[in-house]
Amino acid sequence: MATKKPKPTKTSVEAKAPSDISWQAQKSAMTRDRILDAAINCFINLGYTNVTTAKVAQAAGVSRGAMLHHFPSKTELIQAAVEYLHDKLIEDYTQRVSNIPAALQGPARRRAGVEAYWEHLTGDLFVVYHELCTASRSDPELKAILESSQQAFEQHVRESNEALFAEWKDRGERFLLAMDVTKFMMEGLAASRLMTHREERVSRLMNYLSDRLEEIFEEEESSAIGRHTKGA
Amino acid sequence: MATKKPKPTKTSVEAKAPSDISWQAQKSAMTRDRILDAAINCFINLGYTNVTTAKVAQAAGVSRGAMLHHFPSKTELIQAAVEYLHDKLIEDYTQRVSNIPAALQGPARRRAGVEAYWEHLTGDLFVVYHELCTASRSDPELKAILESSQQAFEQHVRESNEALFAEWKDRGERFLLAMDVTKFMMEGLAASRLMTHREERVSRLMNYLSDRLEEIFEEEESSAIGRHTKGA
DNA sequence: AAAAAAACAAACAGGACTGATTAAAACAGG
DNA sequence: CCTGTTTTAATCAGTCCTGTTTGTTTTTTT
Repeated sequence: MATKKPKPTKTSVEAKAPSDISWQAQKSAMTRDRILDAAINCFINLGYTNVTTAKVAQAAGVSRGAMLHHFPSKTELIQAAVEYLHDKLIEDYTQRVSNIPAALQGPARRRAGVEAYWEHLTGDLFVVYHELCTASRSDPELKAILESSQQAFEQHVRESNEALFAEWKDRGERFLLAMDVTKFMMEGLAASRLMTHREERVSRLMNYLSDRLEEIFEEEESSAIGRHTKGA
Repeated sequence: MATKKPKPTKTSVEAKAPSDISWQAQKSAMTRDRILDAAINCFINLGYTNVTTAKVAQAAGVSRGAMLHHFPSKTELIQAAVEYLHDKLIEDYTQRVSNIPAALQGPARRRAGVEAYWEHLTGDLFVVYHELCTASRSDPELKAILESSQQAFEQHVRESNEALFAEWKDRGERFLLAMDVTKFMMEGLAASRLMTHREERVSRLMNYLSDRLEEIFEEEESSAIGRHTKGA
């Protein structure tokens, strides 16, 4: 057929050469991807709770009937969109980490890793992910959707961090602690948009965090982790 | 009149002895308080986005018309409920801090303060507050409501912390850093319900945090704050 | 070329929600 | 007891949302 046939993305058509796939299947997969992209954009622009099937369809440039063909219920749309979001988050973090210059080594490299995570956390995708997690407290369907890929998600983050901080990955519990300290402090900070003197406080905490990370791995055993108080 | 007249709360009728206020005004104030209590309970039980005026009215045991009399729009109801929530949050934290035994001193006392904040953060009221803050990104009305009392809220938290850590309050930037490290790490942790090995990770981080707080105030100037890397 | 299947689109029905209106009950003051 | 005010309650209208049904167009299969 003489119409232009844009190549579908890998995520939508699996394990087949383009020439083996009918034009209809390609077109259908492209529609599906447009819908998922539109759903993510609606999460970002409207907030999760304001997203409706009509708005996603409009943003995707398809009719509601067409969208219902691909996702027979709103819940199935949300589920597919959340899985899609997970994929994009992983890709986003991996991309930011791979952008760190190979010439950077030692503390400068690790600081760049911390900053890459901060950029990741303050990006639209993670903001939306955080909103979904927050909304899931009172939305059992959403909670189940998020939980179903949470372990895979954490696994990938762990592997990325082990690659990024290769010199630290064999330090056992100390490594876990360092990753958690970074994660929770930065996620708490990123989530707190309503606060005074934000830039000053962000800068101070990023500096403090980088120093603590260096310390966690410099100190001897039962130092950063094991002791609870020093003699007064 | 011979009917039983329950005494209204101070929050609903201000600066007047009960005997100077008509029964009708007392009754109206009590209805208003019941509505606000019901709204907070709906935030907790249903999640902010699932709260409707019908549900709040039902939970309060009043009709929608009655509720509309007190709060002519849903926005006004939300605004009053958020201010009410702020008051309860302040009261909750103040109460938890005042429950710390006076006999506790030094690191044990400070550790108790950290744990009081953790209990505060994981309580229903703060969970709801966090959800409201998260939802406000895509809800300008809600954001304006929260911002209008954010400064007063932070002011009270700062005063509580200065009272709790009186021995540290004169340390300037170091004190601000310590409070922020505690706040953001714990808020990040409290907000992360979806994660594996939660209890183990919470325990480790709480211990680490207490140690860091002690360190921040023990080290000399340009130590915890100023340095970024140690000589490798 | 024709029939069948898939993708897409439009219309409809039912339910939920908010704000407004009207009515009833309770209260205050003379 | 009467009148006016306030509080409370019931009903209505309009809007929005989702899922279902029906119809149209495109593509695939025979």
